[in-house]
Parts: sequence; C-alpha cells; structure tokens
Amino acid sequence: MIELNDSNSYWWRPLQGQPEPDTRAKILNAAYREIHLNGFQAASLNNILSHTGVTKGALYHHFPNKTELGYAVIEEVIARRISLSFIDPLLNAENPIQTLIELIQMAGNAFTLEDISLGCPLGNLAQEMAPIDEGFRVRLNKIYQLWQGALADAITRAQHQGLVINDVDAQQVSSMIVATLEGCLSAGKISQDINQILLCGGGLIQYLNLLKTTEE
Amino acid sequence: MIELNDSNSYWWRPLQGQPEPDTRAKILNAAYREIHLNGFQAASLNNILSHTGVTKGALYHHFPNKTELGYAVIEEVIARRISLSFIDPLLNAENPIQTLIELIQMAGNAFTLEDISLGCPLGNLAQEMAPIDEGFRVRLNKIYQLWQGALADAITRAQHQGLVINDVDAQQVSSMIVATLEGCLSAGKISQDINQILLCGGGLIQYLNLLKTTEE
Amino acid sequence: MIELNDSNSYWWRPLQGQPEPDTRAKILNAAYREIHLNGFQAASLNNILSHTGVTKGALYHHFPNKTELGYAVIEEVIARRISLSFIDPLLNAENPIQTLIELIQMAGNAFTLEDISLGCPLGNLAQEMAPIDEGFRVRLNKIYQLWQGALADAITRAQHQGLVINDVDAQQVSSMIVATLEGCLSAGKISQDINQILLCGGGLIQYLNLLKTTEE
Amino acid sequence: MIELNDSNSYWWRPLQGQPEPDTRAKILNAAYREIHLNGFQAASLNNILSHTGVTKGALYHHFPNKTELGYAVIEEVIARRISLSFIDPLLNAENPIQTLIELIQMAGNAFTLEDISLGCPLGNLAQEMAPIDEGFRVRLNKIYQLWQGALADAITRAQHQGLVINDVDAQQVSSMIVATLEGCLSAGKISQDINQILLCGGGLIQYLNLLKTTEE
DNA sequence: ACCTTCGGGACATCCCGTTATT
DNA sequence: AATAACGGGATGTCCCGAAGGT
Repeated sequence: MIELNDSNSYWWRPLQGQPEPDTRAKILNAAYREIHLNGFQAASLNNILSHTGVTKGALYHHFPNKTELGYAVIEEVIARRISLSFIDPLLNAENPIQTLIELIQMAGNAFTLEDISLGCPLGNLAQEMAPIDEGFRVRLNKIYQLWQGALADAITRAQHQGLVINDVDAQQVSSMIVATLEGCLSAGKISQDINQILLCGGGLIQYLNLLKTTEE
Repeated sequence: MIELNDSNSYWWRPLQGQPEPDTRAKILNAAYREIHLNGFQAASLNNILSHTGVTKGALYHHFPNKTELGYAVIEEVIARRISLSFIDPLLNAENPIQTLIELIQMAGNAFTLEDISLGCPLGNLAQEMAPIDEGFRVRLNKIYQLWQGALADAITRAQHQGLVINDVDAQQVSSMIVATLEGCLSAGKISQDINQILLCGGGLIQYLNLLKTTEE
Repeated sequence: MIELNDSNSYWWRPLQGQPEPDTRAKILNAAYREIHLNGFQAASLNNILSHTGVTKGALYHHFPNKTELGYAVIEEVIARRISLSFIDPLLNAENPIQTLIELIQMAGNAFTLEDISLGCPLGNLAQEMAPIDEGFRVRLNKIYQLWQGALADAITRAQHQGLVINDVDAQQVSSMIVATLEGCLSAGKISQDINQILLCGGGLIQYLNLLKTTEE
Repeated sequence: MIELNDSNSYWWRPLQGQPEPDTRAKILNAAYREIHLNGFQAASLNNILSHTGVTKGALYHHFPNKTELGYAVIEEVIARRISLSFIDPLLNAENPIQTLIELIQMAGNAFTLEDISLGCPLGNLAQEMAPIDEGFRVRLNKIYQLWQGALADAITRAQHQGLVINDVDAQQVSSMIVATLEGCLSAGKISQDINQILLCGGGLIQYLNLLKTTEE
C-alpha cells in the first residue's frame, strides 16, 4: 500500500510562495492527497484529519460536508495545478506546437514511479465521480474544456503562423491530444512501466510532428 | 444516481447462448454491473445480493471474499468482453487497418448515453484499482497487453501486406491507439456528450488514415 | 445461560467513591462484566452497548478496537481489583503469614454461587488469551507477577520476623500459593460446589500453617 | 498465532495402536486440536474440516451439532488422555506417593514450549465452558472427580502402607494437588516461562515430601 | 456415508455528521 | 475558530446449520 509522504512527486510538488498555510488550506492539501491516493469515495475524512492534526469540528466548520470538500479540492487545487502545468505555458508561446511537444516531453521525464502509479488527479476523479455526482462532473468538465480549449487555441494560432498544416480541425486535434495524454497515463498506471508512457507519448509526439508544416 | 436496470447497453449487452445461468454466473454478472456502476471499492455486496436474490452464504460459498470476486469478474467477464469486441475481430481480418477503423466506428455508433456515462469497464477498474491492489493490476494489465499486442500484430500484418506505411513502429502506434481510445471514452464520460467521443474518435480515425499507404 | 445483572458478587462488587461514572467508565465496567461472563473472544460489543445504553460511535471514540478495550479492562479494572483484594492488604501487615491466611479465608467466605461459577477474572482471561494474543499475556503477566512478588515479599518478611521457617524458598512458596488459589477457583467452577473450594482452600491453609515456626 | 502442526507435544502426542482412523475419529482428533488451540466457542468447524479434508455433510452426519461434537471430544479424547497420563499409573503403584511425585516430575520435563503455551485441555475447557453450558460442566467434572478420586485413593493407600503421615485428610490433599497442578500450568501459560512451572511444581513436590513419613 | 450448495444471522469495524461547549 | 463526545447506519466477513442429491 502506498504511504502518504511528503515526496516531491509531479502531482503534488508543493506550490511556492505560500507561507504557513491556514487550517482551511491544510485540509485542502491533505484532502487532495488522500483523494489522489484512494479516490474520492474511499477517501477517509479521518485520514485527512489525522494527517493534518486538524479536528473534525474544524473541518466541518470550513466545509459543510465531504462532497463540498471534494468540490473545493477540484476548484482550488486541481484546477490550479492543471493550469500551471499544462495551460499557462501555452498561452503566450511564440511557437505553440513546439512548446506543446516540449511540454509533453518534460512531463514524461518528470514522472516518478509514484506519479505513474497514481495517475492524473483530474482523470482519476473524472473516471470515478463523473457518472455518480453531477457536481463533480460539471467542475471537472470545466477544467477539461479549459485545457482542451487552450490547446485548440494554440493549434489555431500555430496554423495562422503557418507552423501547422491547415487541413486538420483544431478542435478535433486538441480533443485527441488530451485524450491520448490521459490514455498514456492510464497505460502507465496499468503496466507500472515508465517505458509504456514513453512509448505511447512518443507516438503522440510523432503524430504532432506530422502536423507541422514541412519547412524548407 | 444511476439505477441498475437491464438495458441493452454496449458494455453489458447479455452474451448469447447461455441459458439459465447458475448461481455463480448470476453473482458474477451482477458484480460486473455493480462494479461498472460504482467502482470496485464502492461496490456493495448487499446490492449484488439483492439484485440477484442470492444470499450471503451462497456468495461466500463461491467466492472467498470481495477481492477474489473482483478478480473473477476481471478474468471471466471483462476479459471475454474485450476479446469479443476488440480482439477477435482483428485476428483474421483480411484488411487489418480497415477492420480496425470500422471497429472504432461501430463502437462509437453503438454507444448509448449510459455507456458514455459509465465508461470502459477495463479502464475504470484500472484507474481505480491498479495503484491499490497488485492482484487487480496484474490481471487488468494482462488484458491490456493482450489487446495492445493484438493491435500491434494487426498493424504489422498490414505493413507486410503493404497497406500501412513502414516508417512507423507498430508497437508505438498500437500503444497510442489503445491509449487514445481509452482517453476518448474518458472525455465522453466527463462531458457526457457523445459528440466529444465522435470528435475525438474522428481524430483517431483520421490519424489511422494517415498511416495507410497512398494507393495509386 | 447466566444473565448479566447487578448483583453484588465478589468480583464485581462496585468500587466505592465513584459517583456518576462517565461514558468511558461505563463501557469499561460493562466490558469487564461481559468478558468475565463469556470470555474475551465471545464477548459481544453489542451486549456491552445494550447494557450501557452507549452507542457504537461512542465506544469507538474511546477505544480503537475490541482488543484495546480488552487491554484497558485488564489495566484499569482487573489490575485494581486484584491489588485491592490480594496485594494491598499484605503490604503493611504486621504478621504477614497470618494476614495471608485470613485473606484466603475471607475470600472463601465471601464467594457467592455466581462467583464460583464465573471464576477469577485474571485466571479466566489468562487461560483464554495468553496463548492467542501477546498483548493480553504481557498485561496479565504483569499483574500476576505483581501479586506473586507481593506474596514473596510477605513471606520473606515473615521469615525475617521469625514467623516462618527458614528452610523454604519464598519465591517457590509464593508461586505455589498463587497457583493453588487459582486452581481452587477452577475446581469450584467445574464442580459448582462451594465445598470443593473450601476443601481445597483448607488444604492450602493447612500447608501455610505448616510453614509457621512452632512457637514455644 | 500458533500453527496447527503435527508436532509431538505432550498433549496430543498421537495415541498408539490406532491404524487408519475413520472419518469420525479424524474429525474428533482435529476438533480436539482446534478446541485446544482456540477454545470451544472460537473453534471453527470450517477449520476442523479443512484440516481433515472432511466435508461439512460428513461432519453433520456423525455429530448433530457443534456442542455434541464438543461433548464427544471430552468423553472420547480428553477423558482417555487424562486417564492414560495421570490416573492409570497410580492405580497399581506399589509406592503411590513416590509414583505421584515422579509423575509430576516427568510431566514437567516432558513439556514443550507449545504445551506451556496451550495449557491443559481439561482445565482450558472447564475454565471456558463450565459456566456457560451445563453439559460441558458435567462431563468435565466427571473427569475431574475421577482424577481427584484416584489421587485420594492413592494417598489413602499410602497412608495404610505407612508411607504418608496420617494426620492429613486424603480428600483435602488430593483436591489441593489437582488444583495446584492446574494452577502451575496456568502460571506457565501466563509467564510463558518453563521455570515458572518448575518453580511451582517444585513447591508442590516439596509439599508432598513433607507428607511422607520420616523413615529411619 | 458423504458431498455441494445454500440460508440467514451475528460480529467487529469504520464512516460521515451532529451537538454542546469553549 | 476549534474541540471532544457521540449518533447510528452500512460494510465485509464468518459461522453454524439445513436441504437435496448421489
């Protein structure tokens, strides 16, 4: 069984510039980890409390119930992490398609074995909760669409810059990119083999290179 | 919350030629559904029992515990369904690449709203249980590798037949196809929008068409 | 089957000076009785709860599990009772050997039929749990050694006072006394006959009288 | 936890001259061991079955229920073992008191660590079941009285032979001997220290020697 | 004589929330 | 803002025994 430690994994490498987090933030972080480890339904409030030293009363002072805590984790933790890692870098990229490729390569190289084992926080929660709780689905979908939209924008821009061929639909390509990325992580999770991720990611990068205009 | 009914969805459309299932089979089928709906950890044995009319004593006669029941579901239900739907049709296909494309299209068209909402049984379980229970991971990985291997074989055969360009690696492509398929289903689950699946699947099919040799 | 009532038996005559016991104490007392009646393994938490009116949540707030509840019963209930009944009176006795004899006689006379039937709480638990759970064994052994040590001290003091013959080993004698006492209670339990206890206890007292120095 | 093996311990060293035991005997032996290990209430019929390879149907063909199986174990297994070990040797002893002493010494030397840990089958069952089930109590008491009676007879004979002083009551002494023996085993069980048994047993032997007439 | 299958209850555990108090 | 105590339901597990077949 996986131990909840303070390692510097890809998914919960601590965000910088946040001095002495208050109770609410402590709960949020611990909840994020617990949920990432065990899923939302199997996440235990008692575990979260014992890992933070916070009491149950304090928790229920800040969050009305477990579900709302889950919502807050999505909106305040996961959303930010996805933005920082996958969306922001694309926004003002000079060469969007190249930036995207490098982003994928960087992520692949940064993965630890634990990251592989646990998978993407967004994807995990979506897989588990989307069919069960509409509140989860809506919030997760919002992030998902944001991500995919940013990708579509980047590709469109790249097309306008003449960096990407024009006979592909940006929406379709971005949709496929996100799906393939999530699928790659899933493959890594099942096989627990980083080579599976690199193999699959390599396929994606090769595909993206096919989209580039052949410069001469 | 989704109700467990007897609808004819893609994932649990009843297999044919199995008259009057015995107790064990009844449990297995109900467990498959319950797990598909709620995930393994949240699956309730009591639900399974009440949906089958089987008693606890009977269940524990056939399976020593919940985990072993989960294993049996993987090995005896999920494995067969994946084989029937995605592997067998490829085995003796005359035109493997075309068969593969048609397979994807057929699956996309066959999906009901419920299927979209629930996602792929294999992918769901992998997402949830691979990091938590090695027994699950190994069994799921076996199916996953079988599937991917069958795809790689098909692509290699297509290359030998001159139907697919030779400058792609069959392993890499098959790995990416499986990942993208799983990712597409995930996207559909989050958005609960069949167009998302078609969009994403369309991207995959377009990609596969790129791999075909340009006949003249 | 024996009913759990509030009788004034030797073993659970309520300790004095403890007004309005709190929840934890109530659980502890009820657990002590239930364990004394049925043994630890067969002790039912539901019985304990129903006899106290306490709920499951409260019980598991105070004790992490049944085993720890058992440990607490040993350390906080049984230990005190043995001390009060068999150890403390010996500590500052002027004539230790005579005090010991009187102690045995008093205990014998105080026994009710129920006491005989249920036996010694310490001995029962030891018999049942020592081979099964090391935590039980260690805690029970601690009390046992305390008791035996107090007896050995008393005998040694008696020897120094010239009240007991010097050609016996205090350790050996005290070990035998404790064993014989426990054995007497066992005999009473099997025969459910108070005369058996008196017969056996009489033998012990006769033996102790043999150890006295013949004053002239 | 103690494993159920086939070791040659004092308590269940196999009785000789019993070729290829039938089903009933196999159940009886396995039940004896299981009960000795875990007590009667915690003894699991399923364990007994899995250790014998016998099925539940067969068990319930030979015994109407668990309680009757327990009775049979007492009457057919425990009774015989106590007789063989502690009663028969005394019956025709030329020097009863000396034989008794040697018997105690032999038993003490024969004990393995496992024997110490598990205690006397008779005493264990009595401690656990006498207050709970009258059927158990009666059957166990019968063996107990048989044993004690045999001891009383032996002492009486020794007195007639002039080997034991006349100013002790044979009944009382025999009662105390049995109690002390049981108590010694209990002490060994708690302390899990063979020296405790030897210390306590030494005290008993010393006491017995006091009863001898001083030959000159 | 013996086997498989099954019935149904009891048990320890854990969980999410609530309430009174400070 | 935070705490300790408590409520009460649901869960997986196990167990003894019954029933019907061979």
